Amino acid sequence: MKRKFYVTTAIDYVNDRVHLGHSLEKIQADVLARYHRILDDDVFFLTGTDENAQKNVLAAEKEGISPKEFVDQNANFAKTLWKKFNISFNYFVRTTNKRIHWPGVKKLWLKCKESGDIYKKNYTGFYCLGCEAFLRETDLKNGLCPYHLKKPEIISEENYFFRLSRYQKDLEKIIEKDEIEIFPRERKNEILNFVKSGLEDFSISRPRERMRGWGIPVPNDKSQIIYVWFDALTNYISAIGYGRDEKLFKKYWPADLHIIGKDILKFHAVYWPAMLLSAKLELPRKILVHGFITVAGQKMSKSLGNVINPLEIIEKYGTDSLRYFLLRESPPFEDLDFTLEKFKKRYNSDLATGIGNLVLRVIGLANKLKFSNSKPKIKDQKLKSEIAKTKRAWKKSLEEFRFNESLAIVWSLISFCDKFLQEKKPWETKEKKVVSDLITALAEIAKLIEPFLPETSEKILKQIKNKKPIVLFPKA
RNA sequence: GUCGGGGUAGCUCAAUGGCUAGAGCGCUGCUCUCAUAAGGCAGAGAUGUGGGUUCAAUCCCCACCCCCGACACCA
Repeated sequence: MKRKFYVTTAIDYVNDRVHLGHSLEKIQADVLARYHRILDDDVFFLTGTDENAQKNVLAAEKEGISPKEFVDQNANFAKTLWKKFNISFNYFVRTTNKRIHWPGVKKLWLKCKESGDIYKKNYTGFYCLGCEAFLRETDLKNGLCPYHLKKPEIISEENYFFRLSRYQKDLEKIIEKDEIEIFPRERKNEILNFVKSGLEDFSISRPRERMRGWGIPVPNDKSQIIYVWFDALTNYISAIGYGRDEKLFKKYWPADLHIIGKDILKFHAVYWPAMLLSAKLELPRKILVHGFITVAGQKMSKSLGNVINPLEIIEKYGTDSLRYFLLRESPPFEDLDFTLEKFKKRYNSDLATGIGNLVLRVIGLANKLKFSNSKPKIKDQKLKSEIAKTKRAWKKSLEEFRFNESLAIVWSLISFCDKFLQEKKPWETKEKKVVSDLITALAEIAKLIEPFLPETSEKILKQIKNKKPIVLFPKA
């Protein structure tokens, strides 16, 4: 029987259009999904959008359209963008999907309730109309909201709460013993300290009026809407059938890997496992926490006006170029700084005059020497062992999510091939076995880059077949 | 403020209590010519600051500076 591999990304908020910042984890997840497909695993790769937030209602109002129209627009934009990135997701979940997502949320709610972990409580807090959120007393500056400089209203409302406090000890053990393994390790320590500092119950519903009716109603209580985090986290099980297709659900759950940004670790490593424990469901196996994309050292933000539109870059340089940069430039756990200069440097040196030039050299030689079929077996022992070495290191780095290293490893094989060419001078000797070896090496390289640069991989394999040299990445 | 991570060549990353701290890109010189003036060879170039421990520290300790994150119900 095939091994299964279930990988998810966070689902994006649709109160605005997704941008370059959201693309990193989609690409990382895609690399792993493609890698596991190469290993012949039964892969399910999930991504999607989180659409039941109150902000959407407000943003839609501003644009003068219905919330439904509004979230449709942005969800479709996200889906289209990920397709442009060649993100090979198996399913795109939307939390407004009443047929796919809602039954799972309702079921999970009822299971948690059955376990006695959901109860009603009166909540009194400082509500800032500008923030549309409760503020803590410690957040206030001279009794005012620090952002809006207004006095918050004291609002008292009845909400449902989740008994998170009950799971503190369990969660400590689960994180400590790597029952959910968190990458990188610092993140594990960070969240472990948080859990150890004590867990309070958190509210998991909002009054219907405040949400203007947007969102998933609490089962058996129409006056309350399920809090968006409880709702959103459930996508990981609802999308694979929880609450509507138990067979499918059993096939893929638990998730082998959740890929998330560093800002939402708490929800994934604390709230989510607690909810699953309450519902007596298995826990995800691993969580990969990636960094953010900065622009010239600054956070990407609308107010700074430095938000990068990936479509422009894709159009000019190709999808694989952008994928390459984001995966190669820095370790996946760290913040990655984007500037067009850095991007171009990588593009020219690694893609245009790196892999692109090598492919052109080898295919060009094969073409000139009227070379027909390459032998799958490599004659040269040094080249052969170099390839074997590369494959081992490639696999190891991928298993540890060190994508930048995987690429560096493959690129050192590319460099080895350049040296090999220089040394053997097949354009002089007309030695066919050298060209044969190199073509075989090229085929190996194409396979190794497939998870990262699927388009380029395909193009190389095609050139190997038809021996027509084509420039892969024109120098910029 | 408390806690955690980081600060290594112009850039992106490695590494180690000890031979000359590695690699790629960029730069300089030489060179092959199959190739996108690409490839090869060679070279210059670095451990945030100030103390301390040690025969020896980039690595350990202390202080300081800078960056990132966490310190819960904003998603």
